Amino acid sequence: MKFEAVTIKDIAIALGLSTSTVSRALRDSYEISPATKKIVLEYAEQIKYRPNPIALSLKEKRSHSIGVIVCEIANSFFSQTINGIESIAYSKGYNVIISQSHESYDREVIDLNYLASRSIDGLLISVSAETENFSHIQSLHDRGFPIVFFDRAVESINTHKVIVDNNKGAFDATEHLIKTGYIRIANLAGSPHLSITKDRIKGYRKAIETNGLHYEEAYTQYCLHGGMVYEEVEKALDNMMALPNKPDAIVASADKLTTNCIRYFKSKNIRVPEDVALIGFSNLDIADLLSPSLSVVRQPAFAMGQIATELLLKMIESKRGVSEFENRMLPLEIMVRESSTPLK
Amino acid sequence: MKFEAVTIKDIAIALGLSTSTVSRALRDSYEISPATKKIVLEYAEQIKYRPNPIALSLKEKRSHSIGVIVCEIANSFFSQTINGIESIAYSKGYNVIISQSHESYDREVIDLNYLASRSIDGLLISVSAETENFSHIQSLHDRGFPIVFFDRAVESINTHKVIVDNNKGAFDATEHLIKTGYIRIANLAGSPHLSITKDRIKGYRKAIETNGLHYEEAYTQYCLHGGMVYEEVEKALDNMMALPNKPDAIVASADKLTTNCIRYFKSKNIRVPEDVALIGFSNLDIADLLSPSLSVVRQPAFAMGQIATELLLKMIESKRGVSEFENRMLPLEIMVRESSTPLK
DNA sequence: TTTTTTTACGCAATCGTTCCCGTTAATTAA
DNA sequence: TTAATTAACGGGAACGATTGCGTAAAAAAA
Repeated sequence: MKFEAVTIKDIAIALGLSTSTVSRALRDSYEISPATKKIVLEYAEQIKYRPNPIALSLKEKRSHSIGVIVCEIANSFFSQTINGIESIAYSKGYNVIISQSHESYDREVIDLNYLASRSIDGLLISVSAETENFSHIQSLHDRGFPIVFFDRAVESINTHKVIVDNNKGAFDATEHLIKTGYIRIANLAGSPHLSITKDRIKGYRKAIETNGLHYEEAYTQYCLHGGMVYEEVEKALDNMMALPNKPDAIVASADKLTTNCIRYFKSKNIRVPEDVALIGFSNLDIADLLSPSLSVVRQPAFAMGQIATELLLKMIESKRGVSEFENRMLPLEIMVRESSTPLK
Repeated sequence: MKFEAVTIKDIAIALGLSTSTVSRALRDSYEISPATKKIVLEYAEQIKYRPNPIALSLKEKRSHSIGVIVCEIANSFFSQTINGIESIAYSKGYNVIISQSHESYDREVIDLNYLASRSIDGLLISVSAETENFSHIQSLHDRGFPIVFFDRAVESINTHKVIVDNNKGAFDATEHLIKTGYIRIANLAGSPHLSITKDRIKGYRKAIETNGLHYEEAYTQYCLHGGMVYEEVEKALDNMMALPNKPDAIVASADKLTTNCIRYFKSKNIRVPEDVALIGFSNLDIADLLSPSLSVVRQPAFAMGQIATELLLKMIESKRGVSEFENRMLPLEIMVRESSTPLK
């Protein structure tokens, strides 16, 4: 069924004016007499006139909406980020169209094309774990389309990026485990394609080496889907636990990796932290409710969404093309709880 | 900055044709010769022509996007519902614009007006816990705007509704506790304004009474914000636990109520299920990872989103107004785990 | 060969709004 | 009194795509 809205023409006909006059009266133009303005404004109010944003978009060549691509909104980190994005976008009169890649490259390409064809004014994207080829994003960027990366950026594409200090986060988490007394620390890593994975491994390795421990390749296991599928986490952990010197502590490098790690330990009756200690990157808001309560590296998700959106809107609203791109790096917070604290 | 897209006119000029011919060629009209079609199609492909959806929307008076209002996307139940909504909407060429009310009436009204003015073709809404006055929704509905309620419906507004069998869910959960041996069963309820709260209380009460237990008013405590603020949950539980016959089991009626209930017990060193058993409405995907693992009443969130979207799209695409409205009620699933199982 | 039909395309209106130009009538300046 | 200015409004093009209608040329039928 069709929902017929009131237009400027309706007002013009009803009041015996031209559409130009009505339009100007509504926009409070100096060319319209106060008397006419009053009549128009009152009538518009009475019949609840609302300007048609689609007609405006067509004229202004701007849709006042931005697209967001994340892997999964059912992920605390991303839903918090989206809250940050919305808070800024809505306050500036933009709306937000969200798409999920579900960590799939194909879906990401489809989403991107779909959003681009829906005439969004700009894009916020955190690439999927599967994505290795970035030409779909690159070509959009080449055509001058405003794009801002958050969390998972693409190094080769030069635009605004809002990320966290993954290197330091992983370093701090690992060093915390070392200082607490653990010596065989493993790293449950995400997709090797992602820069965040690389950075987290760097930080982890640096902490191992600067604290005089031996860095062992086999202690780092990758999960191509970022922990989305339990089986890959299971396999990674099976590999680790089968090592001659099996780890006594684990750094899990993503939300889903962390929770699936817990699921693994639970199913194998491996006690945390007695058998293996655990600290994970996670924005879960019930990390404190788990038993043992979960030590986490927490990302400033909300702020990240806000900053990324501010940068994007600045880019959209700037008259000329932007050529100086910012690279914001936000600090991470370590919250130590029982899962990485040995019992007395 | 502006992102200049290729238009039909560009193609027409470049090829020395009229815009009508180009348009028809692209739509594979029988009026255009195969030779011309080939030329147009190849050139369009070459310069990556994409039709401007805004221009189409203006002509068709349809935006091919639907609005969704939920209280919080960072809530497992709603993010799963949104996944269901997206799966249907995208497959039918619609996009989804999500707004959050954060359980606030004022935000809900703002969101609604914003979405309505953004020319969405229809609306999926689950009302906020605070909302008592529904005139903002009613007036839109009166003007013939397609609306479908999901989960939290408004009884007085006659349109499609997709809900779950809250009555039976609460009944089953309560009866499960009774059969397990608990006798003083309390109900941590959500906002009294919501129909789902009323239905859940009915089911709870019925289970109490049909199983020969005594129904006590004070065993039901309401949380106006649906558990969003910890303090209200704390107060409700303080009230319950201060009763002379304090409860030995609790049915928590919403996601946030359930998790905040666990938080309360943890802070007060109340053991679950030894001191108090717990079963809660929850779609948390790590309910099995809590210790004790959490017994839940689980809602078919994904299916709910799918069905609601199908109904909405049917409504949008029907030529004449719909007057026969469906009232779908989906079954709930009870998953018994340790939190409601007494230890031997 | 003439008439009719078909093919293949162009013109222009439309959607709702804005805005650049007129244009009329009233007002002010000369 | 006449010319110049200004106030207040209308006409119509434009944004991008679709589509009903008109029409020239080519093909088919008479």
